[in-house]
Amino acid sequence: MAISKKSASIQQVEPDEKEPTSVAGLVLENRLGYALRRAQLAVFKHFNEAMQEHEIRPAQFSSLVVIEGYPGITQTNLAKVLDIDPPRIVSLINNLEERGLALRVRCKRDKRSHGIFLSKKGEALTEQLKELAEQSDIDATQSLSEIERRQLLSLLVKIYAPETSEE
Amino acid sequence: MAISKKSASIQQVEPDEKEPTSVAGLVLENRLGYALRRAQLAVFKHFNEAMQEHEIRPAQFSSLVVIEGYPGITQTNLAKVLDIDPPRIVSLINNLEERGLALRVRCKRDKRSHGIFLSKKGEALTEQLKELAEQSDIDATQSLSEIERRQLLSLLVKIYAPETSEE
DNA sequence: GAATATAGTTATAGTTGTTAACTAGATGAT
DNA sequence: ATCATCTAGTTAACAACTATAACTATATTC
Repeated sequence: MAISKKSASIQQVEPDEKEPTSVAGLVLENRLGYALRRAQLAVFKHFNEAMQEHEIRPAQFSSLVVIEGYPGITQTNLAKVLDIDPPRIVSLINNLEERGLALRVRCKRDKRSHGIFLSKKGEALTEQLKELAEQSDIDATQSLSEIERRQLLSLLVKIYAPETSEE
Repeated sequence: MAISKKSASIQQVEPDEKEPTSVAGLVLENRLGYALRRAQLAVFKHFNEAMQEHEIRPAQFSSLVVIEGYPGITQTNLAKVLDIDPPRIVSLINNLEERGLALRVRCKRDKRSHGIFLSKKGEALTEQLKELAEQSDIDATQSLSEIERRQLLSLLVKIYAPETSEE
């Protein structure tokens, strides 16, 4: 195999003395996709730690919040709102139902579909989780001011839901 | 199970007439973690489409860029820079090596470690991919101005690498 | 040279995301 | 009506990613 001129004919080599430990200075640092991924992982790490004692995963949290906001929402609509595939919803709701946080109610008009509701327990937990989530966001973004945090949020919404951010 | 007063004693129910299709108006819209995830998925979708013909996945792209920037970097250091676990590096480099894009060179001073280099082919491809990636970022963020894009990038770097963004 | 540490690797399992196909019920046409 | 078609939810199979433990070969330290 032809190798780069920078190392041509080298068979054994010294390790890079610089011991790089970050992507600083590389093109990667200017790629939005990469930065989004790294930032998302960092923020989720905090989130998961905060939710650990309640055994709530990110997708479960967002489901709870959407069900709370739209009681009786169908699974199909929940999938649309969260932009995840219908099969994912099934195990998500199964889990919430098994834990007594949510329940399916068969819709009498269209017996194929189910309205999803929170139980009392689910509502109480969701209130608690929303506060934990807000605090987790702040903890994970200590290096940002409150203004920067709002700026960031608004830029992100423009990316994933450009329609709803026009006004 | 006790269910919320909003739906108490309802056994069969009408589907929500509003047919919600977004998280607009919910607390979720104000959660950084959620917004980051949604934005990241949207941007990666574009990225994957752009890279499809080259069969390059996000982690492969970032590996190529780091190796290009630090020729001879060891696998351990590559793992540190990308913040992924060492076992992930193995299959990543195996794949790049099988495709003739990169190669391992045993380090003579420490025969446990390998310096990773790009082949000529790998260098040429990486140049091409960097341009594709830049264009993909722009395509995925059509709703942002160039200034907003730079703002966003700088905010994200502050989150995932707060040290390197001080100046 | 014996104990300890490190680079890379292998194996494994848990989690997630994706797709295809199935069932039950709804809708629409003739 | 009845037949074909569509939709909601589900199941199952599978690919991708992440995390962990354990193994090997070398290096380092005492």
